[in-house]
Amino acid sequence: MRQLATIKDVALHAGCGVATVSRVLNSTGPASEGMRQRVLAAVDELGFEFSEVGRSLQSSTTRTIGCVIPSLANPVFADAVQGAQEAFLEAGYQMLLVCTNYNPDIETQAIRTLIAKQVDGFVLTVSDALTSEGLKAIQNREMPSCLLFNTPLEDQESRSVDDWAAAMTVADAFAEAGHTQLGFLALTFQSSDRARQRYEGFVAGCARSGMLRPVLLEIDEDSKNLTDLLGRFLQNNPNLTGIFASNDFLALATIRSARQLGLHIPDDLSIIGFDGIEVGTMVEPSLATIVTDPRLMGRGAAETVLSIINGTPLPDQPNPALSFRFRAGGSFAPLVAERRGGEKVASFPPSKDPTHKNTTFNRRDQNEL
Amino acid sequence: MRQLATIKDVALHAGCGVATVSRVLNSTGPASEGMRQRVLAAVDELGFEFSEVGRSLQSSTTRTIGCVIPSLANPVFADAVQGAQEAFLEAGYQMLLVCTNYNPDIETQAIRTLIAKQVDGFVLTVSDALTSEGLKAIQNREMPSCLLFNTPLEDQESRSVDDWAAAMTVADAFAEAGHTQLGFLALTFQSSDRARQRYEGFVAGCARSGMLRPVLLEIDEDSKNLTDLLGRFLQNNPNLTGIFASNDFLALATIRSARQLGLHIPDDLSIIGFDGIEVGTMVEPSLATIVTDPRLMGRGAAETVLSIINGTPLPDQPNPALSFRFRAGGSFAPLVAERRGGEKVASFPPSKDPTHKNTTFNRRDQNEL
DNA sequence: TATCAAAGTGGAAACGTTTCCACTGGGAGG
DNA sequence: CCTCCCAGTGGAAACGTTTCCACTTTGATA
Repeated sequence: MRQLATIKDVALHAGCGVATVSRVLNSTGPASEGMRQRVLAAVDELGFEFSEVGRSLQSSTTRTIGCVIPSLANPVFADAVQGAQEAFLEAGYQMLLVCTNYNPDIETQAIRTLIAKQVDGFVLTVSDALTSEGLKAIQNREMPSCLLFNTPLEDQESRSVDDWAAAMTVADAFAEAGHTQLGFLALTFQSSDRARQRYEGFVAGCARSGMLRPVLLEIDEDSKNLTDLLGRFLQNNPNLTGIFASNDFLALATIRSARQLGLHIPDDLSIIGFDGIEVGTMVEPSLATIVTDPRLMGRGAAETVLSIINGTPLPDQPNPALSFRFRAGGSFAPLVAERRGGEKVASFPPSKDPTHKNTTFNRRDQNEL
Repeated sequence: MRQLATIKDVALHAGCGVATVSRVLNSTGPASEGMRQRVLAAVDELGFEFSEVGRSLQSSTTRTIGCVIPSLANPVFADAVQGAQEAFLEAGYQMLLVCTNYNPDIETQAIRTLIAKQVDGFVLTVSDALTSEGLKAIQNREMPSCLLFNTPLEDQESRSVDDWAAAMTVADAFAEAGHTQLGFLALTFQSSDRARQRYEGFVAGCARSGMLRPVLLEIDEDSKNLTDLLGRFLQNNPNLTGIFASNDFLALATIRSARQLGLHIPDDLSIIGFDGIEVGTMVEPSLATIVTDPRLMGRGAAETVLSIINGTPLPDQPNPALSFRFRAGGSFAPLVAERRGGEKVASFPPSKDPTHKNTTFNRRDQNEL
């Protein structure tokens, strides 16, 4: 990769000083028409383009934003990043992206490097907003930043779904449908303050509605065999009638596992997810879930950072309580009246109640056709 | 955001020259133990960190890679980006990400800016590798680069799925199952050489197997109402028994639409997708598809670029013919023997064949329990 | 005709690094 | 005792910009 022409070469070629070239090209300061033409011609001939590095050194501004998120495999983040990147691109900024894989060490290191690269601001989802070393470093340097999806913090801009309230809404839905004992299923409980918020909101919601305290089922990244886990879980909690999964993928996987265990969704087990990814509407049964708009969140975070940079008034923070809505779906059903009469509702191994037997039969039936 | 200490401040604080500070901190060149300590102490006290901008200007290297892709909404790209970013991060590089939204103008502009920012290399998926202005600029400057998912090009590294061969495989599967008239469904046909490759491979495969030339159904970004479109399409092509969708989301959407039209999958219509996204295995019926490994692709592309930068021998290019495999699924079924006897197989409105009726009945049955 | 303002221009400093070179002092070898 | 080498150090140039300032020219005003 050969280094191309610099402003000096252009100046030499046009027979003028570098200052003149700079003025012409940036339209800052006067220049005679003849000179303009000569400079432009030289630029054209040499294929000159400014080096942003030199510019950045001079202006101590890079028109670059650091974006730190756990992963792109989760479409919530992918969408948020997309939204942020759109807003930034429109404003002439580009985005340095780092995925931390939920690893706080990578997070800290990445932020450090981004600071060294002198990004003009940050949009980030940290694993724990209260303890994040990286976030502290950003705040110490008073760099423009906006958190994304983290639980809001004092003296720190952020855009997020009100996980707590959303989980409350889920609890309400379950309660209204007559459920009384529920489970909460989370993947990365330890490394995600969001999952914790949802759990706590769910616990509070269940309590408020007079339901039993929901049981926590926590699975780690590796435990691929959700089916076994779910089986044991339902065995230990035979009266469970519904599960709130902390994200939609988990919810879909749970549906699949439940199916493998011979359970029928939603009759034997209701499932509600979180995020509202689009495939949830394409599957059968469709997924009941909390719908959010990650793209908008990302865009909002980006616009916030841009406002801080430009010193313009911050965009209105949309009411976090309205940042989600419940979407009904085939994976969630009211308990039917007769069941409420104290009869065992869901069980493991599969209950022998007529509904369930019937369902199982129908399924086998289909396969044998 | 206040500017923090520079190397000069450190030198002043430690009572030495800047050269010494640089030497100590980079462990390049000699330094007495006492001096080392003083410098380190000064660094600590001032919270000094190098400015990568100054460094870059000096070294004309930024340890930054430009990554240009159409969108993150498509998990294929999201995964690929994730894979690339992992490889780069391990090597101490960071990634400037731009999503072009399949817009060639944005693509060109973005690449121009990235060149100006002096990225050390590129990983990109352009809308058309043959005509891309941006790609030309990269090649002119002889910058390290690797295409991703684009059809391979002379004198240009690239990692991609052999779309043509994969589509051929799909055609073979259909042929083996007794299908004779098929459709090809694509979203962004115009702006994607990949979709075109798949179509051409599919056409060739169908021809080779003696099937009719597949019918092309092209939908644009806006035409949200796939159901109507599909309905009209099937009406115009009443003998169609299978559809090859150019990606899995489209395939899932098609299944949903078919369901809304009262068709039963796979009995009335077989569907095969492309990409092998994970949700495809979670849905019922599961999605037959071509499985690829975008993450690995991304990583491969990243490693290729790193090799070019470092002048090390390029990693083995995995055989593109092995970059995919067919995954069977419930959305794809052989035509049953009796049907081949000339009877109308799929039709619109819904056929009255026993399988379909029966299945429908079972489903309704379940809902009414 | 002398004065002045404004337009047009170039030199040079500054931004934060790295690195080449030159300088010092001291120890070893003649 | 002189020489030489080497470790340890600092000055300064270079990287590619922008911008301040000073200088020339021109045309207009007094």
